[in-house]
Amino acid sequence: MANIKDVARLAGVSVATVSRTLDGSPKVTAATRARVLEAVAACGYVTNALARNFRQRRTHTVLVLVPDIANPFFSRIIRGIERVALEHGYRILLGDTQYNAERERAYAALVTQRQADGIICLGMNIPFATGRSRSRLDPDWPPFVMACEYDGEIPAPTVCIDNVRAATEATRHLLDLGHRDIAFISGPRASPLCRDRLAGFTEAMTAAGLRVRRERVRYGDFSLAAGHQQMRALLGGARTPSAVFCANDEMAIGALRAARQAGLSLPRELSIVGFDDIAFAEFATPALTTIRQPREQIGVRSMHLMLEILRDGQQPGRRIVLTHELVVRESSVAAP
Amino acid sequence: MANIKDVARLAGVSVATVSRTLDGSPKVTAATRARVLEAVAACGYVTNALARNFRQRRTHTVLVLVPDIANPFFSRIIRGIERVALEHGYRILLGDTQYNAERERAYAALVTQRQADGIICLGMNIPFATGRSRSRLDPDWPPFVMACEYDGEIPAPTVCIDNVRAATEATRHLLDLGHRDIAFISGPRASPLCRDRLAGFTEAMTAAGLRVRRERVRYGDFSLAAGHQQMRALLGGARTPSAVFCANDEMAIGALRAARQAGLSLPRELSIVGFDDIAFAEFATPALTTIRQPREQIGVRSMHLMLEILRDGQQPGRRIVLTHELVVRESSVAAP
DNA sequence: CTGTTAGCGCGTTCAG
DNA sequence: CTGAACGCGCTAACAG
Repeated sequence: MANIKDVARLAGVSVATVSRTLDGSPKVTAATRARVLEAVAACGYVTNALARNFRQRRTHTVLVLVPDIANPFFSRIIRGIERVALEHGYRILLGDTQYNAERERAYAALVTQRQADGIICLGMNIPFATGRSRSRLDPDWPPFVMACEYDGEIPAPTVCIDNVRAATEATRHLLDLGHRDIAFISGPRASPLCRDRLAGFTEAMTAAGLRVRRERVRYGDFSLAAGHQQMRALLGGARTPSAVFCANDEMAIGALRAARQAGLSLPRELSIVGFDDIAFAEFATPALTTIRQPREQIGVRSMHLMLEILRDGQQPGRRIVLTHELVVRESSVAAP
Repeated sequence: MANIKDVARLAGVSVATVSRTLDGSPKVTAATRARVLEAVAACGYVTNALARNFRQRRTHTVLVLVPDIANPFFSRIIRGIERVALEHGYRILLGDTQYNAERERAYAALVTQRQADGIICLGMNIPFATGRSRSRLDPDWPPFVMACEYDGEIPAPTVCIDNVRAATEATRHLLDLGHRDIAFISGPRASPLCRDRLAGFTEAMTAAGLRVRRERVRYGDFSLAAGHQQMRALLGGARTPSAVFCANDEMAIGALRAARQAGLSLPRELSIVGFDDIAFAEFATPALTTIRQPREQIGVRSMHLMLEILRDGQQPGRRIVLTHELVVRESSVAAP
């Protein structure tokens, strides 16, 4: 494998000139540039990025922490991040944390080991926020951006939607259809995002003069199986709700199936609303009414924020709120 | 940020001793080892992996090329790869190629730039197999392993299932249920894996004394939308098939929806069989009959193969064939 | 505009 | 068992 010295020798110039040429420096004569490029082509030279990164103390790599790579909700966000990254000469390293704080920390170590320049976190934990370093913006933290989720205590740069408002709208949609007994299947209790959605749900119910009964709020882990399980629990009670609002589409699809298995005719006997608008939502039976998040944009804006931090060397405590949209399909109809 | 020199000074030893201690070398006195570790803790030293990789000319990173990160089929495979990688001190870099050869090449460049030690390719193109270097195992190629897909011309290490046999079984299942007019919705024409599935389909049909009519074979791109579209085309003809076999579950779910939209009663009027057994298959309505691939195992074996190549420095032309399984659910029933 | 020189932080000789 | 010295391939600073 040819190195920069070989090219220099072959082109009859110094290694510095080769480096400058490859860097696109304007102060290299067209003639010498041509000679260098010829030599590069002749020996098939490729810059050793490892050496360059070592020298520059930058990896041009951003670590993206994903709670669950199998959840299609995240894939479009990742694509948005990746697109912007590639456009700016960056790469992304994907870490599947499986909602596990330990794994999150293990991945975050890559930054302290200088294997990545910063972290974009799609999950709910901030990997290096432990003990006393919570509740303030620690200058020792590496560049990082939260996407979708956020931490109430820590003023970290964040890109998300207004979850309270979105949940309120979804709930109001069901109320407008005449539903009164509405259940909510939430994600993990610890998730701030889920608390917001629950808050929005409660707010809309209260505004309609209804109170949220304790057994109408259930918690899952965002999986198909969880939605199925929680729906079964709801159907096991004395009275069954006429509508269910789920904190994500996968749980909604799981709930859909449980309801059908229980013999309910959908959507007539039970309305369901999801959240996220993943591709499968449109292809469910009945097609799922849901809240669409601008997933690609969440990724794009997150990466732009990261680039900004990497450039300026400081974390703006900024929070970008993007707009969502209620997509009404077949799964929500007038109350029986 | 403390470096190895700081630790050496603090512990009153040389940098070599620090390096050896951290490496777990047996020839370091317990006493000095303790002093070193104390110093490491005192100044919060973390090895600069960038420098180490540069020095050792290895990145401990494997690039995984995924045709479509949004396709849930791949996520479990990735998880298998990742698990083995982490267990052996490796990391994976995920590249979403979007079935695009150009992007594939761009990612593959990371290896020539020494940013990754090898490539595991879940797609159908071999990124550095172009022109004359096809059809033989080029020694200049970096370590690489094909998973799921494979290239007939090139004897590359591969982990996959027997697609011909799996497709034969799926088709025979439908034949056994009394179906005679069966359609096949394939993936891209260029995909060897899809050709095998088509071959298996044809083989089973022929063995049953039926011939496959041209208009009964349709091509999609593995997406929900493609399955929907191809199913609509099938329903547009004079006669409609009584069963459809799809090359993956997403297209099967798309087909399911198209059939229902056309007013068919499922599964009574149309049986559907998918391929892969992604999580959504079980939650479709009706629940999808499909071929289960050992996805996690495909990942695990691929990474083991990669580790072997990395260790021995040579590509075994090996091909590992794992076993699949027909999972019968609700979507396939006796022909009307 | 180009060449020379000096490291980046680490692992690895080779002496002692 | 430990230390001193060197070099990996590259870029940045400074001369010329």
